[in-house]
Amino acid sequence: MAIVGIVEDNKKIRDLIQRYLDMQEGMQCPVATDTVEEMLEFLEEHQHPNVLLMDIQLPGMSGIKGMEIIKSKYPDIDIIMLTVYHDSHKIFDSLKAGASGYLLKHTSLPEIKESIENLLKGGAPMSPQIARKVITHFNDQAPKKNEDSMLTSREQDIVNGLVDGLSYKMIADRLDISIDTVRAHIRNIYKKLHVNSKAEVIAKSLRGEI
Amino acid sequence: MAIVGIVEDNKKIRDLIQRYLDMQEGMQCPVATDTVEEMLEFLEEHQHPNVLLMDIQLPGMSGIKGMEIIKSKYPDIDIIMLTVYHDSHKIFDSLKAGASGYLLKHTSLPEIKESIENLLKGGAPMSPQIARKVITHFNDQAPKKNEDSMLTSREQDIVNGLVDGLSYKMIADRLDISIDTVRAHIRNIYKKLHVNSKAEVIAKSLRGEI
DNA sequence: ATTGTTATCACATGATAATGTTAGCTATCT
DNA sequence: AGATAGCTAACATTATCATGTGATAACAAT
Repeated sequence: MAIVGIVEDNKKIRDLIQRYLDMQEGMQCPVATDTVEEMLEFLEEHQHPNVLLMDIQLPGMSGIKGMEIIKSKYPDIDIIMLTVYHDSHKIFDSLKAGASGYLLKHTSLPEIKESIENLLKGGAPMSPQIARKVITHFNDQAPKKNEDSMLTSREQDIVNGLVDGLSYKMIADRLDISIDTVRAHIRNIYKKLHVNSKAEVIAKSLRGEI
Repeated sequence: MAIVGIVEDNKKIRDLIQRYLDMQEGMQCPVATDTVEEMLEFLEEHQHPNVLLMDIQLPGMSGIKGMEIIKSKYPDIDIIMLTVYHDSHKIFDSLKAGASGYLLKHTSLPEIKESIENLLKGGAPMSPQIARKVITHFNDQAPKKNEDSMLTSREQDIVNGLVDGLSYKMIADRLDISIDTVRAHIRNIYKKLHVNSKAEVIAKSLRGEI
């Protein structure tokens, strides 16, 4: 039996979803509140829902802040954001704060029901638009490496040493070459990357620009 | 009209999907190859498909490597990975290499069709299991900063300078303080972070550990 | 009122790093 | 065969960094 809670300040929407879900088989929706604060009170005193549908824009505490609190107190509750916001910041903040799904508000009632079932089966319900944003986030991590400034594998070894915070001497020992060779490689690396300090190489490397 | 291509080395599966998609309304599937190499030849000489379904494990070039090449030559083609692999590495590598969707091979033919339509409408088809892995990836990005090793805002200014690859002198100029003051701050930063070189501070900072 | 923290500055010294120049050896490409 | 690229190495010089020691002033907390 899926027990679902709702936090949503629009009474009309809230009641509609609650009534719909409550009449579905294998599902009940005993609680629907205006605010995170009210939901927290409910959770203190009653059996926990398995799933919460939560808006972001709420009177009082925001849905994202609220989720952080709820997830820290009741980590077993899965939370689906149900909101009009489709800007990347709100999406990623929600996901980082522990959301298990993210639906846009135009989602139909049957789709909401499916999403909850999907979630309980180990899925992660997302509106297609949201999924695309999430995917794009990864796509954009595309190493925008400068093909013509590519380092050789030996040079990469040196860079790794720098990133590990090693001195020239330590790098030389690690790679079993002379310190002068390390110097030589580093000169070449600086030239290729158009930098002139360890600091810049390390920064570039950790930003994924190498 | 959706034009779909398939790269899949299992002839049975390949033919099945091709025949199924080809008989759908508004969809045609003129090409299905064994390998990335064959698909690349096809793309040179024919009209490009809008969507490619691609396996990962293939004879010759891997699907991930293949996707990188195809995306760099034909960025307009959307690629859906269709594979048995559900390990995080393969998933994230695929997404970073430019995949627009990721389906597991047990996906039914009608679901594959829906996924293609979903994709063309701006969505990002993913099997629920995959979606969950992707979401979990964000959930895990919980900031793990060491509260007790917090830097003062002035110290953070100095760190920012280091991350930008500046020398002590340049930081002093930027903040309009003496180079000795910069030294003093850096000593304190090293003490707080238990490090003893610019390199380590930069590394920590860019890893989000400050 | 004393203690602690932060921010500021100075002087000094040995250790590292950055840069220039040169060059031998190997593998690969033309 | 000659050119090119990569890895190796040495020597030299100047610049920057890491660290020790010590000090003054503002401000907050006990």
